[in-house]
Amino acid sequence: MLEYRSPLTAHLSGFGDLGAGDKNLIQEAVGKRVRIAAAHSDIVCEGDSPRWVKVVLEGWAMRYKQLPDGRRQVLALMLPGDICDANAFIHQHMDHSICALTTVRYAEVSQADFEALLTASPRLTRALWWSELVTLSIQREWTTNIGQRQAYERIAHLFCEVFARLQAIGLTQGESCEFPLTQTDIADATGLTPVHVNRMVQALRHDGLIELRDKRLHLRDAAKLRHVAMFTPAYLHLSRI
Amino acid sequence: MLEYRSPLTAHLSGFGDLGAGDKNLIQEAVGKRVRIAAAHSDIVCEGDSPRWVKVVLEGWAMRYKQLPDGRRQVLALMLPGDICDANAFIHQHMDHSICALTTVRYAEVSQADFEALLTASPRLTRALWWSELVTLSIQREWTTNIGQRQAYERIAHLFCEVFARLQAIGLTQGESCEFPLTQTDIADATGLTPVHVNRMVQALRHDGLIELRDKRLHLRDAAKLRHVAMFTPAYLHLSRI
DNA sequence: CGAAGGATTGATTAGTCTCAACGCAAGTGG
DNA sequence: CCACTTGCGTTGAGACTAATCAATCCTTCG
Repeated sequence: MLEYRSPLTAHLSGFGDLGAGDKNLIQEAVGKRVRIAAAHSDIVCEGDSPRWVKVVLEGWAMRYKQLPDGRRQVLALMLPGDICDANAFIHQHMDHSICALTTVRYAEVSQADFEALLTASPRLTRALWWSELVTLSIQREWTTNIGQRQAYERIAHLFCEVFARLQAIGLTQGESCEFPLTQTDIADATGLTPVHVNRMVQALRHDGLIELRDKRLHLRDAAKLRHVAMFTPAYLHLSRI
Repeated sequence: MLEYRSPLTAHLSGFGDLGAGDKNLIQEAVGKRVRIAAAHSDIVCEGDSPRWVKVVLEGWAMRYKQLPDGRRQVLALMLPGDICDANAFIHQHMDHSICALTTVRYAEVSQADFEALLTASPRLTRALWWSELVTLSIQREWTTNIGQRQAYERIAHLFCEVFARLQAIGLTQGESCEFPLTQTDIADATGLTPVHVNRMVQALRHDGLIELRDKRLHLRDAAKLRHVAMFTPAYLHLSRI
């Protein structure tokens, strides 16, 4: 019989194998306080002073930031296992918001429990640091994506990254995966307008690289897609040495 | 007589006051192994597996990433006190490079010494996490800057941020500060072309917002500059409780 | 049936890029 | 010491990417 792995365990195992004791600690910390957020509702708002570290257990969420004039930037996608600001309580106030894209089931971990995790074992400490550094590395790649790639490449890159991350936690089916973002969401994540995203997505479809409909993404030609996106997954640090 | 504060102490004090013991530990860790990098030389290269955590003591450096076709994105500026990947040794390989902008004096801290710092005192642990989270927060703001702001605003924002960060560590003189980036560097940091950066910098000058020459930046009208940049320094988390 | 959210299309404009050249200052070698 | 180079900033003209504005269509849902 297969052992149940919580999404957080699966996620942290990206760093390396954890001991049974560590896994139990994780299960426990993550099981105490579970909440549900409806799709399109904010989980954390800019200005909040969160007293809990949040861990996505199921569903998709996104970080976003808004400029005074209303422009919105989607900063990151949060998939099952992702930790929402390892140390939310170190910063007084959130400088951005987090919003559910689908119905999201997430755990709230108290400061005490989180610090217990942090110091439980050297292996777990490093796994949590690893997770934080991966978040940072992904953020750097997003900066590069928006700064350097053309619209067509940029959207292709987003698709490659999402697929790779979902694959790492076992949430892909063959060459396809869930993809709940609207074209407007993609636009805000890539720094483009919805209209232009629409045209580029159509181009990607027409070129036989992807299918995208009904919130589902198919990679029709993954190799070519990765090539046009100049996607090299090293920055996801998924290798488990 | 004034106590000497290393740039790292100054930086970490952004989180809150540290105890004398903590400060001594920092001084010691940072004093063991000091190196110099010439301007325009790489300090760490993509693909390296660094065995030391590096701390900038003096001078400016930048992180950058290159796409296969040669396009370059500057990801971050590193100023005195900045820690270069708190846990470089957790990731096997660097997915980007770090390059000196000016002559840089930096410390190399061994894994053992760094972990000793990390566990020395709760206050220091939190200060180092704080530093890492600030890095992440700045990276998010850069994503937003490139994704949402127009060229003119984007460059203005870069100027505001640099000035604010330098001010926090006492490296501004009145309304002016050092600014060793070339217009090409600014271009790679903002996702623009050097030619367009040139025109926008001229516009900023013409509008009486800044002066920029001989590697020196003057804010002529800081309030207006911050306004057009939509600069809100919250994301730098400089407030000391 | 009407309303609402999302995707799509077309026409036009604006912002930024590309290419190409030139100016200037500092550094270098004969 | 001068000719040459090199790096950086500046300027102009034209091309092109992506934004804007404005409809239309489709599906879902109350």
